[in-house]
Amino acid sequence: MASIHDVAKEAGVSVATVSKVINHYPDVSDKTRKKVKNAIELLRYRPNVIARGLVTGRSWTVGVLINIPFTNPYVAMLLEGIKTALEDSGYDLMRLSARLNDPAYSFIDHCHSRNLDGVVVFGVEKDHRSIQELIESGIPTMFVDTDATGLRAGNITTDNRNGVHMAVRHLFELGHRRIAYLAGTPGHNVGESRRAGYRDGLEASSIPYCEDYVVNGDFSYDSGIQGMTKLLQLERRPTAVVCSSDMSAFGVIHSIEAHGLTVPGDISVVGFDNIYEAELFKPALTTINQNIHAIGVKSIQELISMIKSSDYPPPVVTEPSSLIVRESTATCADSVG
Amino acid sequence: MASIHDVAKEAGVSVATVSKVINHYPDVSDKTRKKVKNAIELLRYRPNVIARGLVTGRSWTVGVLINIPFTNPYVAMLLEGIKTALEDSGYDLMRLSARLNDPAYSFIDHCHSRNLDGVVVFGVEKDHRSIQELIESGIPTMFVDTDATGLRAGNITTDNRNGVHMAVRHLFELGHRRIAYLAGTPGHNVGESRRAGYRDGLEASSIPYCEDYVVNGDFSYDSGIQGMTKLLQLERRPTAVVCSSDMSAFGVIHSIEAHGLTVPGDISVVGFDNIYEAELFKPALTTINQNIHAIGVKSIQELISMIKSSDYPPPVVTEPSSLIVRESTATCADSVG
DNA sequence: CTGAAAGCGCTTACAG
DNA sequence: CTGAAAGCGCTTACAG
Repeated sequence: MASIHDVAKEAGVSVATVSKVINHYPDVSDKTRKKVKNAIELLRYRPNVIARGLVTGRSWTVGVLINIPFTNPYVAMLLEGIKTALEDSGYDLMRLSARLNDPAYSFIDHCHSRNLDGVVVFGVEKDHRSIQELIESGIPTMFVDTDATGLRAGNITTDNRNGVHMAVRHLFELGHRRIAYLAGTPGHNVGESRRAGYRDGLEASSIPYCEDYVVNGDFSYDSGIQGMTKLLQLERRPTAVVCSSDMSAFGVIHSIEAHGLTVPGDISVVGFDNIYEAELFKPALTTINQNIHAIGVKSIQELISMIKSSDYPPPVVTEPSSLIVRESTATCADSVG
Repeated sequence: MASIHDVAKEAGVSVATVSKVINHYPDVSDKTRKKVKNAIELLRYRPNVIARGLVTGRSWTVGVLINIPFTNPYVAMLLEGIKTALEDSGYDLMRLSARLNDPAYSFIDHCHSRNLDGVVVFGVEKDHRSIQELIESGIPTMFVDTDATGLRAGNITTDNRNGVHMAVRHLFELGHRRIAYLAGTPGHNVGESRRAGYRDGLEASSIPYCEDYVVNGDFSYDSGIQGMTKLLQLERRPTAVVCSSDMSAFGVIHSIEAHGLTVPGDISVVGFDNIYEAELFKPALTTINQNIHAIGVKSIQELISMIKSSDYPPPVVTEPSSLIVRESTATCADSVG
């Protein structure tokens, strides 16, 4: 690889001048500029981003810490959005390992040793030690689905609360009164917002809250199976269940069918996320849509804004959610009216 | 952030000595080593990987070029494998943009300007200009599912040919004789291997090859729908169809059901990939399993071996495939015997 | 065993 | 408008 010295020699100028041409400084004569450009062309010279970063302090690299498997469809869509927003931005994406439970590992040290310009963090809860360190470090940060902020840290999430609220209302309007809720991880930011939405929905429908109808899960398929199994043992089993994720809704449906009942004939089911599979599933899943791709795009756009100007206020953005009605919900069979 | 100079000053030694301690050189007295270690601890010093890379020529960064959306389940699993193998290796992963069709963009320049130690490439066909450039560049490379090699470039893929062969044999043993094939992209390495496997399977079963029973697709859901629609218009429609991907198999099944027929009652369907959804789908999909995670892991392991020693021969590895029988295949109804 | 010096490939005041 | 010099944070012969 040709270096800036080679170009300078070829063009018969100093390296400082070459640097100025590369960086579009105005105070270079057209004649010199042309000579340099020719030399660059001739030698196929490309500036070394690494070396440049050492002196400018900018790496043109954005880190991403994702503490959830890539095979999670939600993660995949988020990454797709991140990728889209990064394209042509000049920034490259670096994945940071997620050894969050290894005390010898420091996420911040990692960011510093790599000179990262900013990071987006997904799937780490607010109270994890590294979150606090990160906020204090002053590295521009966007949290996805984590309710944390700082001088240089913003966050972005879906309107989870209203989403579940809408799901409950939808079921209410179909005549359901015994509406169960398969909750997400307790204490988890997103899980709690959705749980609050469930109560909102009941309240708006004047349905009394009944503890038996709320089962905790962890968003997974398996937790859907387990949760539904419990609900089916209830004396007055629910006629509908709202789930805190599509994956757990699939588990719920599987469990219902394994017990010889049908969806939505006997029990209606609503998911949350609107992952790709929701449409493919049989029955196609009624669910709450999240604009995950948009969240990925915006997280990067906002992050870059923060990187570019140190007084860009760290944003807190909430993306709207929406109800997508498909085949897994229907009028309540034993409607009380 | 403390620099090596700060540590040297704090410890009362030269930066050269600090460097030796960091890099575990043996020729440092225990006393000095201790002083330096204390200073490092005290200042929370972490070496700057970027600066180090500038002088050593190693960035401890591996690039990944993936020319397929992250939302593709296959890509997600591959990444998961890559991630696993990278953990604790000391290498970080950088995603490279895939502006392969932008003539102004050079993938190799990108690798060089980022000082990448090696790259894994997925979803780019052998004849793309950047592949040739990459091979010539001498950057250690592992191609996934692309049949390219070079002095410093190896590849890894699934035994695609035998996979489809097994699928055909499975159907044959169930009594099927009119076995159609929904092919992948023509000219595509993986597509062609699987196509060859189809012919192998017919031959081994003494079934004559019939052109009408082969429809081209591009691995997508939509191409499955379109392909099956064509096949259903045939006078003697097939009793079974082997698909070149699970996604296209889902499309095929959708199309069959849309025509009022059932799977596997009327027509048996086999997929390829064994993505997560294959098991969730109804009917659960009989398919050919690829060890995608293992491919991800091995691609990185081999790449790192190549990086570490310049005479490590570029590997060409084929992962075995296997048949997973589920619910989408059954004995042929109108078996000819 | 220790350190001064050169250098990796750049950029940035600064002097002329 | 141009270039010499210092410096970003490191490592690596080399001399002592």
